[in-house]
Amino acid sequence: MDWKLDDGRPIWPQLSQQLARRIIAGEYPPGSRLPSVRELAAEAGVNPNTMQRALAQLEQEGLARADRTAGRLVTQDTAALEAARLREAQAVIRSYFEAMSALGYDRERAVELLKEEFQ
Amino acid sequence: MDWKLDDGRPIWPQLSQQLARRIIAGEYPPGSRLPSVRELAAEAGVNPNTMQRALAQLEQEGLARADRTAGRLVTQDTAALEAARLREAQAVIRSYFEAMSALGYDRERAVELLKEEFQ
Amino acid sequence: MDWKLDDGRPIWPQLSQQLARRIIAGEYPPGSRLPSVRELAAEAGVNPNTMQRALAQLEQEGLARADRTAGRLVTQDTAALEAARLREAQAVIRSYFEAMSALGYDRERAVELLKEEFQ
Amino acid sequence: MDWKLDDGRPIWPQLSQQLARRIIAGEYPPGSRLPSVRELAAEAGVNPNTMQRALAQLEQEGLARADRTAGRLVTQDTAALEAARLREAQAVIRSYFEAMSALGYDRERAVELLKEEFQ
DNA sequence: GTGGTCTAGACCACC
DNA sequence: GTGGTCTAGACCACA
Repeated sequence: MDWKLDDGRPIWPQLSQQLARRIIAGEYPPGSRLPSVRELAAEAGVNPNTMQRALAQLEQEGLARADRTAGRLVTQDTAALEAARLREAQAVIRSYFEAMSALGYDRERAVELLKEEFQ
Repeated sequence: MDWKLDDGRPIWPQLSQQLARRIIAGEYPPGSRLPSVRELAAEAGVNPNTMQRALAQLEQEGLARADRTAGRLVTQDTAALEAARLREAQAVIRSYFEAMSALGYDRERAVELLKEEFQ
Repeated sequence: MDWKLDDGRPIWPQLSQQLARRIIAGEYPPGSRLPSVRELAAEAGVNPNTMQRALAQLEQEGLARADRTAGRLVTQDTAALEAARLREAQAVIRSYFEAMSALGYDRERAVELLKEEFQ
Repeated sequence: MDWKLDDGRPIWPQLSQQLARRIIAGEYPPGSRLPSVRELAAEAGVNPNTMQRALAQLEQEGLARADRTAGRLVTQDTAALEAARLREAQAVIRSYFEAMSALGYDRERAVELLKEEFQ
């Protein structure tokens, strides 16, 4: 498990986003128990407080919920999972348009090129 | 000017790619003189030898050519520039499909979502 | 059993009010023996004199009566209990209107909102 | 300006709620500048970090927004203000029902008593 | 100066 | 052990 950090944004949203993607990808399946705050923090090499914040964000997005004693469980709410998947997809799409724009392609051309590549 | 490095690949192709994107974006205009190897190396914080390899790659792609006295000049060959732009665009497209695949969307769905977002 | 103290008023009416609410709630049933002044004072962390005043107030309200030998007994006078219940209820109602007023709702609107929430 | 703290809940939601009520009550009018994090923290006698958290919550509720350099401004979005007012009102209503329940009145009777007191 | 982030470390409730 | 809160203090970007 590796953590890609530091793209200029604060660390905690990056951590939160990566956790979200892992959950969406099924790496942490619905209903499963997430590693503890301290474990995740040690793994990512950040302060437990920072990881705590990332997990709070995850919770607020409805992707996980804390059981004071049992650790943190991934939600089984498929609607919440689907919403998160869409949210992440839109982030990917946005960065796609940005990258293509840097290469001199407007949004319309960016869509066309993708369609060509697909066929 | 900042350099984003280390995504797992060797450093010199990354340098080469970023230089290519700057040329494509017009940051280094056709016919203009590139900074010296030493300058670029210092700026990127890498060994001049590494930067040399990156520039050689650039030359090999037809984006620049060495001039014994004037240093290294950006090509004025618009066809070569266009080819490079397309090459980079395809790399962007590939990583788009990969990112969407990680979120559970196949290529068809990935294209559809992009089109929706575009409209 | 915990004691919520210090809302600005003197301590003894607060103690008295909480004892009254316990009696009304049936926590100290009619006819039962109240804990001794010393016990109650120790539990609440106040001076026995202060608790004494609270209990005197309780007696004055007809909720308890001192028995030379048996300590202090909760009244069995249901009318007195009912009167006390109503008195406390009116205090709750008053603070409800005050809180809603602070939020910008007049008494009429405060009643309406409560009815809506009830349904 | 006084701060009522410690009802068992964490401090930061209490701070956040009191700030919200002040905004709703017009004590901090729409568009006005809130005191700085450090000022508010000193005033409330808490760590700036804790107050920061309370303010972040306020922001997330749409009641304020941060201007990195200009401080924090109360929203002018009347819809957000109205939503917050309703949220707070429901909290007041809930605690009303709880208090009446402790006195032995069910929700229906609690509504009736309020209506009687109103007339 | 402002808001915001991050770390370090202590402490609590829960079971 | 778990999640969560709070403090203390450093640091950054912005203007």
